[in-house]
Amino acid sequence: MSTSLAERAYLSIRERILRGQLPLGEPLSRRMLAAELGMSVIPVSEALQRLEGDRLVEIRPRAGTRVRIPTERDVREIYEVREALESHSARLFAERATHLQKLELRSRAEQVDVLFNQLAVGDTDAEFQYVVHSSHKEFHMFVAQCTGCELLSGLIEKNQVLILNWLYDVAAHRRALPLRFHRDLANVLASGEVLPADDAMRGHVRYGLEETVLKMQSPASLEWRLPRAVTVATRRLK
Amino acid sequence: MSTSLAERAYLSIRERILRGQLPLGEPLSRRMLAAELGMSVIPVSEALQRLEGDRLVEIRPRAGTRVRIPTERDVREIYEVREALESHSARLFAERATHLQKLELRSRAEQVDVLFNQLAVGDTDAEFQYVVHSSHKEFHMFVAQCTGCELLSGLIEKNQVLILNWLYDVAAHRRALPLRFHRDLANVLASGEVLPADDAMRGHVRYGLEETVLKMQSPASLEWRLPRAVTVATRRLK
DNA sequence: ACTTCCCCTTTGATATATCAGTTTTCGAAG
DNA sequence: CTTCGAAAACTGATATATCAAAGGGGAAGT
Repeated sequence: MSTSLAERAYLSIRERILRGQLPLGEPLSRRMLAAELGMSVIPVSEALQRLEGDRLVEIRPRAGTRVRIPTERDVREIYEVREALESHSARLFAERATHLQKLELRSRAEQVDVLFNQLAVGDTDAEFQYVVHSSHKEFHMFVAQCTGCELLSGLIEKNQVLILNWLYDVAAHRRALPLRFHRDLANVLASGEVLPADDAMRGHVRYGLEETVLKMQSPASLEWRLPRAVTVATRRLK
Repeated sequence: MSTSLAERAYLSIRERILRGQLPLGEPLSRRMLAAELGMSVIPVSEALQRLEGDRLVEIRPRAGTRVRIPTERDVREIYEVREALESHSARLFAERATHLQKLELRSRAEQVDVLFNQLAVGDTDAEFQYVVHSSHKEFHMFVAQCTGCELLSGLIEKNQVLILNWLYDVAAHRRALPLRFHRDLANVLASGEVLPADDAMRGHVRYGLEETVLKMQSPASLEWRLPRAVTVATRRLK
C-alpha cells in the first residue's frame, strides 16, 4: 500500500473525532484502537502523538489518552490565533488574488450563506451539520490557498480544525447569522484594498468568537473516564 | 527520572541543530543517535517525528532523515507567518501590557540593540552569535508572553526557532541594523496604541526578511548525504 | 457510612527483532 | 573507461514483548 499505517491511523482517528463519533472526553485505548484498525500499537501511538500536537487529544503519561475537552480559555485563544492568521490571509488575498479567484470566492460565499440559513431553521441532522461546517471551512481555506503561502494556509487549516471540532458540539444551538454574512466579507476581500480586507476579516472572526463562547454549554464532566470498546467488544483471550 | 526518554532526545537533538552542531543537510541516523543517547530507536524516532512537525528535519520514508535545508521560499513563508503572528502579538501587547511590562520591554530592547551592534563589527564567535540570537528571540517572546495567550506565544516560538535556525547559518555576514532598531519598536508598543503597534511590528519583521533573503548564500548542495557517526564511530559488531 | 491501604488491571513508555523499501557498492560486460 | 545490474548495507516502518507507573476496586479498620 502507498500510505503508511501510521498515516492511515491518524486520518481515521482524526476523522472520527471531527465527525463527533468520538465525543469530547472519550477515552482512547491504544490497544483497542490497534485491534480495531488491524495494526500494532506503534502506528496508533504515532497517530495519537500527532493528534496531541494538533491539540485534538490529550495524553497523560502511563495513565490514559482521551479526546481533548476545550475550555472557554482554549476557545478564546484559538480565536485569537485565528484572527492573527486569517486577517493576514485576507490582506494577502486582497493584494494577490486573480480576477477568477475573486469570482469564485463570491460564489463560495453565497453558497455558505445559503447553507447556514438552512441550518438556522432548526435542522439538527448530524450529517448535514458536518457538510455545512466543512463548506464553511473550505471558504476560509480558499482564501488562505489563494495567498500562495502554504505554511500560512497549513496553520489556518489546523486552527480551523480545532474550531470545527468544538463547534460540532454546539452547532445544534446555533443562532441565525446575519444574512449575506460571508457575501459581504467576500466583497471586501475582492475589492483589493488591503486594510479594509484585514478589518473585515477581523470583524468576521470576532463575531464567530462571541457566537461560540455564548453557546458554550456545561463543560461536561472534566473527569477522566474509563476506556471501552467502540465497535466490537475486543476480548482478551490469553 | 522525571522526563521521558523521547522528550530528552527531542530537546537534545533540537539543541544541537539550533546551535549549528548539526549543520543544515546533516544526515541523522536513528540507530546512531540512539547509541549516542543511550536509548533505543523508539524514543529517537518519536523525537525526529516531532522535529519534522517543527520543520527542523525532513524524513524520507525508508530512505533517510536529515536536518532540513530551507529554501528561499521557505524563508519567505516563515516571515509571512511571522508577520501575521507578531503583528497581532504587538496589538495585544499594546492593549494589555502593564506599566511594569512596558518598562521591562524597553530595557530588553536596549540590551538587544547593544548586542547587535557588537555583532556588527565583525565578531564571528559562534557562542556569542548564539547568545545574541537567543536574546533577540527572548525580546520577541517577551512581547508574546505579555499577551497572555499561550497558544499564540507557542506558535510564535516555533516560528522564531525556524528563523534562528536559519539565521545562525548566515549570521556571520550580517550587516549592521539601524541604531535603536528595537528601542524604537518597543516605544511604539509601549505607547498603548493598537494600530501603530501593529504597523511598527510589521515593518520590523519585513526589514528582517529583506535582511535575511539578501544574505541567502549558495543553497549548499541540496543532495542527500550519507550518515556518519558524530561523536564516536559506532561500529556494528554482529 | 467513610476513610485508608493494598492488589490487580490497564495504561503509555520503551526495548528488541523483523520487515520492506532505498541507496550504494562493486564487479562484469560493453 | 563507462555502463549496467545485482547484491549488500542501511534506512525507516512495524510487530511483539516487557516495564514501571497510575488508577480502580475492594477489604479492613474506624
